[in-house]
Amino acid sequence: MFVLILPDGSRKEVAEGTTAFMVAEEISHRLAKEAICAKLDGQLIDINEPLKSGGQFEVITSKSPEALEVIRHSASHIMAQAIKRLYPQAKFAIGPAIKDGFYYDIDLPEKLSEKDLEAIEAEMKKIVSENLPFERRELLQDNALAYFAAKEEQYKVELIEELEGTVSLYKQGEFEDLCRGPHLPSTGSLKAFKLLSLAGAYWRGDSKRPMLQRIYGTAFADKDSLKEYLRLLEEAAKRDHRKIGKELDLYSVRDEGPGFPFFHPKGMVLRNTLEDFWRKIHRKAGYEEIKTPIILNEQLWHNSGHWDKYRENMYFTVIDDNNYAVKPMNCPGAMLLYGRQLVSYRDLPLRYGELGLVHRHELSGTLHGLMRVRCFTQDDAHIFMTPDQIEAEISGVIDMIDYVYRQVFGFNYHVELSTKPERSLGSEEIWETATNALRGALNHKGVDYKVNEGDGAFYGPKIDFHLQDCLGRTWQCGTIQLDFLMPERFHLNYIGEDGEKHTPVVVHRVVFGSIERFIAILTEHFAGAFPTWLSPVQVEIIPVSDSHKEMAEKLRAELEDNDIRTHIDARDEKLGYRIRAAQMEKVPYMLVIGDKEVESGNISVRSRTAGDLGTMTREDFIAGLVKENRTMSQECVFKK
RNA sequence: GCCGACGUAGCUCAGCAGGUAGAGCAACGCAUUCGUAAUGCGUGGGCCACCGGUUCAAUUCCGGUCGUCGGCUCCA
Repeated sequence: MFVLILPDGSRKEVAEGTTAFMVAEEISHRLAKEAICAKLDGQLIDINEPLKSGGQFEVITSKSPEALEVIRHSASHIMAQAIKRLYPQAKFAIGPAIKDGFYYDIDLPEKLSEKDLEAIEAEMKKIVSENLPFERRELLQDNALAYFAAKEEQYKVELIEELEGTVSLYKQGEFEDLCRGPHLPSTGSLKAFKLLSLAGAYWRGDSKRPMLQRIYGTAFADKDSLKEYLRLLEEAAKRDHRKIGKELDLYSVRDEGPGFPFFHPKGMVLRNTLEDFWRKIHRKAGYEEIKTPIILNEQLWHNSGHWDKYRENMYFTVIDDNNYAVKPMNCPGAMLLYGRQLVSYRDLPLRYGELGLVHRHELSGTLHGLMRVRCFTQDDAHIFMTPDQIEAEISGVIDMIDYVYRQVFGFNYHVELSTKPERSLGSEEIWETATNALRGALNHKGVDYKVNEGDGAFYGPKIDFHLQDCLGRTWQCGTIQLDFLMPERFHLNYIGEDGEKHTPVVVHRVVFGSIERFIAILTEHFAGAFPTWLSPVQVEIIPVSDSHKEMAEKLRAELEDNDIRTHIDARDEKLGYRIRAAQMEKVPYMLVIGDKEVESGNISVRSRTAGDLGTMTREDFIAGLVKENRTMSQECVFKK
C-alpha cells in the first residue's frame, strides 16, 4: 500500500499494481473517461501503467496544459505507423512534440510530396479508428540495441547507444518505437490532427549528417481547437508582410539584391516617421546622434575581435590595395568616436545613438522578406559610463523599451537574460561581473525574466526583449548588452575624480532591433492598417466630380500645413470605386468633397474602421487628426 | 550552404502529350460628372528567370546557374 496526494490535498491509499486509470475511475467515471495520462510527483506517466510508489498525484485530461504534448507525441507515433504501412522501407529518426504540433524525421529512398501527405493522413485516420492501445514495455539497453539493429533502424540504434540502463518502447498494433512516453491510452483517443508540411532536416541538425525528410503536423484535444489553429495560420498568411508590402507598395526584395530590401516611397514615409519618433525619444532621454561609416579598415575589425569571431558573416573589399570590411555592427565606429577626445568622469554617461546600416552575410536559405536580411538598420546606441552608473543606465533603457513596446504600440513582451557563450572573449570574472550587473538591474526593477545559458554575445551578456504580436507570435527585438571588453581593446578611458585614467563600461542596446524587421512586425501586427500617425497616406481626398477639384486642392494645402499626409484621388471613376481603392489601401480617413461641401465649407469624413462619420468642420477634423498624430493613438479619435 | 517545391504581362494566376501564349485586376484611350467598398466600351503590354543541350521546331523535355517559397542551421 502507498499514499497518493490528490490536487485538492486529500490523501488516497492505494494497493500496489493499481493503475492511474483505476484511481481516476474511483474519483469519478467522467474523469477516467477524459483521462489522457497522469502525473506523479511532477512526472508524466501512462494512464494504464501500474503505480510503483505514492506521491503527488494528478489525472491529466485534455483540459490540462500538459495534455497537448502527449497528444502530439502520440500523433507523431501514429504518423510513423502510417508511414511504415505505406513505405515499409522507411527508417525513423526522431519524432517529438513541438510548440505548435509535432514532426517526425524519416529516412526514405523515395521523395515524398505534398500529395503523399494526404495518403499518410488517410492511413492515420484508419489507425485512429482501429483504436489500438499504446503498450509500454522496458528493455535493457543491450536488448533494445539488438532489437532495433535487427530491424535495421540505425538511427534508433544511435539514440539508444547514448542512453543508459533500461529503455522504454511503445507499441500500438504492429508498430513499436523507442520512446520515453507517456502516450494516450489508445490511438482512438486522438481526436483532431492534420499534416501540414514537408521539409528536409539534417539528422541531429548537423549539416555533415544525412538529410532526412521531415513531416510536420499538428494535433489538438478537439476539432474546434484544431480549426482555430488552422484559422490562425491562414490569418498569418494573409498578414504576411511580404504580401502586404507588395500590395500597399511599401517595400520589396528583388532578385537583383537578395536580402537587400528596397523601400518604396510609401514605405519610406512609414520608416521616416518611425525614425523621427526614435530621434525624439532619444533626444529627450539624453542621447546624441552619430553616424559612422559603413566601410572601415580591416585592422579595426581585428582590434574589435569581430574578425576572429564573426569573419564568416562579414563582407570584405579592397580599396587602393588596402583591405577594408563592411561593418556588421556599429560598435567599433562608436568606440573610435568616443576615443577622439579626452573624457572626464563629469561627461559620463555619454550616450551615442546611431541608426546604423550593417551588412551581414546570412545563408541564402535563411533570407525572409524584411525579417531576415543581409543588410539592416539597427537603432543602436552605445552608452559609455563609469561602473557605478551601470544599473541606472540599464534601468533607463528598460524604461525606454517598455514605453515604446507597451505604451506606444500596445505590445506585451517578456524578457530573457543570456549568459556567456562558448565562443567568447574575456575572463570568467569579467563575465560574472557583467552578468550580475544585468541581473541586478532586472531584480531591482522587479522585471520577470528567463535565463538562457550560453546565449550571450561574444563580448558580453545581454538582456533580450521579446514582444508578442496580435497572433500571439513572439519576436526578439530589443536587446541590452553589457560590454567590459571593447573599451579595453580600444584603449578607451576617462579621467576619474582621482585624476587617474579609468576604462569606461559600455552598454550596446537597441529598442526596435532592426528597423526593417520592426516594420515587418508592425505590418503583420496591424495587417497593413497602421495607426494614423504611421500611415503613409493619412487622408484620401475624393472630389465627387471635376467642379470640386478646386476645394480639394485647397483642403489638401490646409491639411498639409498641419503635417497631415494627404493624397487626392481625382480619377475619372465613380465615388464608390475610389472609396473602395482607399479602403483597400488602408488609408485611415477619406474626405468626400461635393456640392454640399463646396457650399458649406464643411467636409464629410469616412474612417476606414467606422465608415461614414458624417459632416464636420474643417477645424474639428484637423484638430482631431493633429491630436491623433501627437498622441500616436491606435484608435480613431472621432466618435460616430 | 543543404533538402524539397516553384519561377508565364505591373499584380493574382490559367495554358503548352513540343508548333514562339491567355484571363481577371491594374495601366492607357473614349464615353460617363457620378454622394460612401468595383460604370461601360475599347487599346497597349510578355526574350514564358537566365545559360546551355536534345529537336526541323523548346515557354513546354534534359542539364546547369540565379532567385523565390517551406524547412534544417543561424539570428536583429
